[in-house]
Amino acid sequence: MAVTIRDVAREARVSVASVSRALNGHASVTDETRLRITGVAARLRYVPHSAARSLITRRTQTIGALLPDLYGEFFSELIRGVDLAARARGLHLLVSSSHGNALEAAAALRSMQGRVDGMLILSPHVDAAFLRANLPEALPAVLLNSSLISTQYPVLNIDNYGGACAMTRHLLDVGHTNIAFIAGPAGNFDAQQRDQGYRAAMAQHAPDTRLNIVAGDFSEESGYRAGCKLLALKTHPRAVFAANDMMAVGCLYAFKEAGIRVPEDIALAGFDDIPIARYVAPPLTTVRVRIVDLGRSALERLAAGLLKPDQAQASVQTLACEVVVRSTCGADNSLTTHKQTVLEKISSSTIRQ
Amino acid sequence: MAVTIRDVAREARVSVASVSRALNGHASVTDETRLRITGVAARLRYVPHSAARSLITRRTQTIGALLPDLYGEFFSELIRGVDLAARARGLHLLVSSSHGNALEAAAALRSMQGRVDGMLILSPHVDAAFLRANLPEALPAVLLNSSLISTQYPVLNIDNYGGACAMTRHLLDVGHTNIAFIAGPAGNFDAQQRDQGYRAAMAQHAPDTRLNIVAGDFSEESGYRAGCKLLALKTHPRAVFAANDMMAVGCLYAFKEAGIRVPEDIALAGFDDIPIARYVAPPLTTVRVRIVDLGRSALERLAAGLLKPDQAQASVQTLACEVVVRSTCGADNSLTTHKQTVLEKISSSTIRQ
DNA sequence: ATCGAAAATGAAAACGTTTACATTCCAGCG
DNA sequence: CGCTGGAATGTAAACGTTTTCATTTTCGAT
Repeated sequence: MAVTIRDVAREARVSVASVSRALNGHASVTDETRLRITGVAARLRYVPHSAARSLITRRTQTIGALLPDLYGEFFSELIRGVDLAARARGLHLLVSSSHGNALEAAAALRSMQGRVDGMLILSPHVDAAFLRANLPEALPAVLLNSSLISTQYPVLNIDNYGGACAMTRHLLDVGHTNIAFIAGPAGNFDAQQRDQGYRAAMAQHAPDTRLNIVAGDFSEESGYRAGCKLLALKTHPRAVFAANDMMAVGCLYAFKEAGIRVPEDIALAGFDDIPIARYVAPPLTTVRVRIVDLGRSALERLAAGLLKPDQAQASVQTLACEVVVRSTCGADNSLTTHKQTVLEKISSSTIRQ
Repeated sequence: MAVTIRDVAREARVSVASVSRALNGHASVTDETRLRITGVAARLRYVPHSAARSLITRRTQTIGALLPDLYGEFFSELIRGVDLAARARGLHLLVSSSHGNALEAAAALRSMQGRVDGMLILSPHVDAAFLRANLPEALPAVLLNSSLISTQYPVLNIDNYGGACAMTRHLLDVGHTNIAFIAGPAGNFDAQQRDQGYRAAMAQHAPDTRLNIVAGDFSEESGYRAGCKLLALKTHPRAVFAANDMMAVGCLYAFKEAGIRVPEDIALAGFDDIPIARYVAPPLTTVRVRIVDLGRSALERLAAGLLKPDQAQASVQTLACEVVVRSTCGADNSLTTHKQTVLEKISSSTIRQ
């Protein structure tokens, strides 16, 4: 039914080999025959059968993305960055998400085997053993936001530590010393690094202040509870730094409900710069993560490894963040809601092993 | 290098045919040999080469999604719904987005040919001629949010008309008669339907009121401008219904800037129920669209067509919306920010040709 | 004209499956 | 004991490419 390379060859009165060569831009095909062949191919609407091609070339021109979920702005932006870069390179993108547990993730990873030339992996279930068990030795992969220091795979992380440091320092600079921190989920790598950034900045710039850390799990609900808890203390902190924006938002609502003014009574800051951060009232000061760039870089990295599999270096690369000052931190007192200033920009710090 | 079916066959001392049969669960394989084969396959970590399989079965177990973009909550939720349903059916998902123009969309569509068993298409560039030119006759496809009444492809739409009717009526019910409408981009199908819904509801329930429609393009910026324009009139409307949430948000900021209180001075409503709608102050009354369900349904529909290509009926199906009453419409005067009531629920209206 | 090298083209193998068809095996029956 | 028929298994073709190697053609130099 479908038109194959033989049909084109017959119609153009050449062999299939010539058709293949002409269409793949190989040398040593006369301009005349090449033109004749491309003409026939176009007329017949010939499209090479990708499975047949993959079978022999061992290439699929497809990369797979393994994500824990697609929910929320973070993943959608990430995929968008990956898609952008993939399109630019003529690569297809096979996505697989929604893995509640390690078993599902493993199954997803295995089912992609043979369908992709490389993998982009962002999953809390991934560790060295997991990869050994489920990822074929030869399949190139790039790990995102992973605590894994792999000797085999490149790792791309967000500079959570630097961002948290910078934000903490910013809050200190504005004049708040008593800064509380709402932590993220215990096992989460990003959360841990942000926590450490906060501690480090405090230790360095306000060594005498007692740390004030309350638990959270990145959800708005947990931020709300943390806010209530902080208000119940005999003396409120002067500022609150939440490990992500959703918790900051929850916290903001807790303060609003209690009649506490932000930033006059308590300053507030988040992390991520999700779109919502701009729209809450007052607009939220936060740390911006260039998620699209993260996705794009990850794909570029993977594509580079695809071309030269031998010299794929297993380095850890960290993407810079920047502090975005809006209203909730008390640094910008004009409450013109739409204004937004990028105050500090941490230069890209790249760590190589 | 990689382990093939021959390796398994040799190791299990059977023919490749038996291995194929055993692994694909065909009948007429002794339990004994089957066990031996699966054992060897597991031990050797045999994974069938999908390209080779696709070559002969003419199936890829993959469906393609063609989207204009991945930006914003709408597409991420849509993909999420599609991914969920695809996973449940053991199908892979190949995404392609970011097509600025019809040419790019066409190229993307063609490049997916042979890689997918079916297509999910949501694109402003798609019309009957486009599909004829770029989609192989035999490839099943489902169209989303399309004005196209196709005799060949199923179409899945959001009930924009019904949702806009319901919201307009709700605003009238609350007591506002002078309702302005901020329209979406001229060529946009969704925007047109919402416009028509507004007009129809006004014509039916407030026939004497003069319509007040200002232009917009779905962007926040255009909503802001529209808000300013409405305030410049000698008499403000009593309520404003924006064709999407982002414009409603822009409008809200215009009102805030002018010192106009919402909902006391002017009521406001949007369409889509994007997450931001809950977080602006005051929280935005809007029309909720179950985007995940849209994605899921589209995939289910496509999968059904895949199984029985003969009886794939080309019907137009419409997904229900619901009015979500928050604070900006003046119906719920308690400004407890987190409360949210689903007031009206339009029953699912399914139109079949 | 003839030769030789280089360029263009063709023939056929190979990729790893599935499956139609052929073969073998074995139980049950006359 | 020989036959029959169904179940189990094997053989080999087919899927549509790319690519190696062989063959033909071209064309300049002798």
